[in-house]
Amino acid sequence: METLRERKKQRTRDALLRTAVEMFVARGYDGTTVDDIADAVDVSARTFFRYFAGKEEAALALQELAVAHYLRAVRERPAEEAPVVALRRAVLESWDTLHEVVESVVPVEAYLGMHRVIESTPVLLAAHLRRNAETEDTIARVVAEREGLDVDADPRPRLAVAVFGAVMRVTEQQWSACGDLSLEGMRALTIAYLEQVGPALAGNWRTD
Amino acid sequence: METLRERKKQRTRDALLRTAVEMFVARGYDGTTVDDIADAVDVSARTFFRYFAGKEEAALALQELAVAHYLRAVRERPAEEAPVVALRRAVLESWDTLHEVVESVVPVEAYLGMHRVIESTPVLLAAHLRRNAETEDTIARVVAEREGLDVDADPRPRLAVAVFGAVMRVTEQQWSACGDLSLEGMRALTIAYLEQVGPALAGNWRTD
DNA sequence: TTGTCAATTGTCAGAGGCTGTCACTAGCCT
DNA sequence: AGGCTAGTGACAGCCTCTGACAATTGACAA
Repeated sequence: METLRERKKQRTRDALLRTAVEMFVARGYDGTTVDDIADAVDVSARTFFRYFAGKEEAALALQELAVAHYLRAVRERPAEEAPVVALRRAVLESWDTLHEVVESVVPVEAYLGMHRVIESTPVLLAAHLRRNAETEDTIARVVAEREGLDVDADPRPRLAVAVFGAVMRVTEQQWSACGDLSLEGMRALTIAYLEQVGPALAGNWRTD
Repeated sequence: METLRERKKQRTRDALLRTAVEMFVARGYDGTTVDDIADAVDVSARTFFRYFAGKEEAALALQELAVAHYLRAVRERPAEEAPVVALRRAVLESWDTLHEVVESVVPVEAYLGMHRVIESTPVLLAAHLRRNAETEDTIARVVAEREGLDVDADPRPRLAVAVFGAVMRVTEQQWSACGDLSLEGMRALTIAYLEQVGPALAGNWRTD
């Protein structure tokens, strides 16, 4: 971010994203048009599409940040940990430090607000689930490498990651449904739900 | 399907669906416009939207049939069976009899072809995953009732169904990726993958 | 059979998401 | 200073989808 040009671009993108999130939370996803967002930031609608592939991408940009953050946490887990343990710790850790990543763009409230918008907007929920599936594929590869397995030959990495992801999705959903919109509530739910299923999957794969 | 009117409507819908699926498989989802489909059936594009909520719904209509078929199989499972066992048997059973439901509209090849189209078209895959999530919610309620539990109080029905669904998704994905596009291959994969995870979840919930 | 009612359809207009093009401006670099 | 290039605005246009209105066609009773 050296030149004036780059700084200007960054500012435009941030303004676009911040405004988009604010409007989505306030008036809903469908109730907000790209023109609305562009007008509020005082750029042409065409410019919006130069920064985001579509309205959808702007709506999921914050989630993307969080996912990248989580993925980083997963990769940094020591290889000695069993896969499910590593995933569990990475989740909890990444939530504890989420604000560091998100607050540079929007307040944390906006992140939580967008979460509800996503969960309650069919087309956004769909896109979100698809991205989750992609993320799971990535994580399965990471896990396979940790364990010295071949993702395409051995189904266990994909299965374990998919099962873990399923538990996380139920957790998210219940968290959204219950009024408790705090990161602490999320922590508690995560731990409780994982303990329900986790032990069943904690076998040691390496003694095959 | 008594009156002439109803028969005509049914024929229009079938023609629309059949044509849409053919074109999607042949030219891809994005490469086919609603106008193309309507023109081929010789109705106005407006009429298409009177039969399907959107292009997407036409693309997922066959999946919808299959899901309804599976759901029926689940509900008909005897209550004595443990949840995971019931789900497993319902899946295998509904695949063995899938042709009975699908072939009244399109040949089975078309169904398998659409499956690949869905898996390889981002927006369709997203919609498909969202519908899966909805289906899982329904099944969780069915399971909870079988076991005499409250879906909202006890997380176990949702968790078990979500985990089961996750395994099925991995199965589907691997089945699509491997060249073996037969229902027999699917059966084998399903059994193999479920045996990898199933035992861990087969606990008896009623002795709580 | 015929006239009336209701259901189905086509046409038209238009919003909204998204893309290609082209000229213009503003920052950058020598 | 002047050329170069990235970023932008202003169209024009395609596609999905919706509302409104009129025309057509089947249903049904007199």
